[in-house]
Amino acid sequence: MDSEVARDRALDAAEKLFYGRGIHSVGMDDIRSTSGLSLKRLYQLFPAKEQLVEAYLERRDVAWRQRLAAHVDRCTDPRERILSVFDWLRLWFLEPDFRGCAWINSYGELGATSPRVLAQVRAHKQAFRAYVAGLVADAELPEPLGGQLYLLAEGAMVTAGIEGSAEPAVQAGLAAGLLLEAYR
Amino acid sequence: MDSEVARDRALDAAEKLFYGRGIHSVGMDDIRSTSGLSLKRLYQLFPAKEQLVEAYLERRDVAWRQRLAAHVDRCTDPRERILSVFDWLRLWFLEPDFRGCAWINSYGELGATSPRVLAQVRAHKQAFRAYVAGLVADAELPEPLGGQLYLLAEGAMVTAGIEGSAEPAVQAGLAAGLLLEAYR
DNA sequence: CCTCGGGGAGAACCGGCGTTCTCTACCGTA
DNA sequence: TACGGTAGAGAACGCCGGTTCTCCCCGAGG
Repeated sequence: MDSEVARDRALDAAEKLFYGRGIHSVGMDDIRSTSGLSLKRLYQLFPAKEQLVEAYLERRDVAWRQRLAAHVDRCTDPRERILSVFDWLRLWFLEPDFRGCAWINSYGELGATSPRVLAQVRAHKQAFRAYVAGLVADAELPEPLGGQLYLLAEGAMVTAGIEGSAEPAVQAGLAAGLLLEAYR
Repeated sequence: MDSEVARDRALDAAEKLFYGRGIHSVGMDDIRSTSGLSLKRLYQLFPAKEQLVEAYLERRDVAWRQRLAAHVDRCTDPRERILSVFDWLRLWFLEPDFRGCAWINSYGELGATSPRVLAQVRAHKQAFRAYVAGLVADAELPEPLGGQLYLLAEGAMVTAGIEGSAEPAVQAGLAAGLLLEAYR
């Protein structure tokens, strides 16, 4: 089997299991049986579990931000683009296997013990915040709004995960609309 | 030694270690050496680690909400009381051992595997949200504002933990002020 | 046909940790 | 002094899970 394909299968299994059940509750044997790869192959691709974890977070980071951007790009009006972020959050929250933000969860699990995971969490969040700030700048709105909308989005993610509901995205979207008005 | 005192020492150690390093990275031996209790005594008080975790979250829940309420009660004006929530968050974030919200972190670590911890996280967050909603009702402001302020606070907690900064409390407080104006 | 390298299956190893057990010291009491 | 009960220190046990090793098959090349 091609090495690329094997890597994808390993990462598919890792994403499904790590995101769904948490990282430390998933063993390499679980990754093996879900991916269909042998342990030997797995350890050829990722010499240790931590590297599999890092690769999982990295691949998901790229995919997550691409999906968000693709949704936002369906709008052209700068204000609509801002509000469509919360629209997309709602769609994400509604996915059946949604279980909160993978990076916030990883921070809770490994933030205190794995500097590399902590760095990835920070990088992901900074990228998201920069993206929101870019949308705000495109709409020629004042800069502090970016951070405030970012906090609303983070609060919605955390709450949607804990409560298992998509409602926080709606609430956050309403608040975002009010803030846009306030800064008009 | 009095059983009450021993229980307090165990919970002091549990809180310091579980909150500071995460739950699964702390062993019962760490609890023993930090608390100064013998393993035998520890297991008399808490028959299993999970019960120590639950007691830790429960005690911290009571203390956290008391501290918040005590700060808010220093104001009488209903609007100031609302904004003082974010004021208190900033003070909390500035504490030297601050490492994010204990319940959000616990959700990341155990939310998928421990129904009892998940229930405690939900109960704590519901209590906090109800508290904020009560402040909003006291100020005779419309009900949706409560959920929006709650999301801002959650976003600030998560971001302050990940970034290691108290700034999110200020940003969230500014956004809260704008929302108060918007609903005036 | 023989050989040899790579890969798969799963056992084996080993350290960590939750939990229990053993041994000993100590203290109050007859 | 003898004794029973309690508590502490820490070894022991058992399981789990990350990592490595063994054994076997198979396919390519001579």
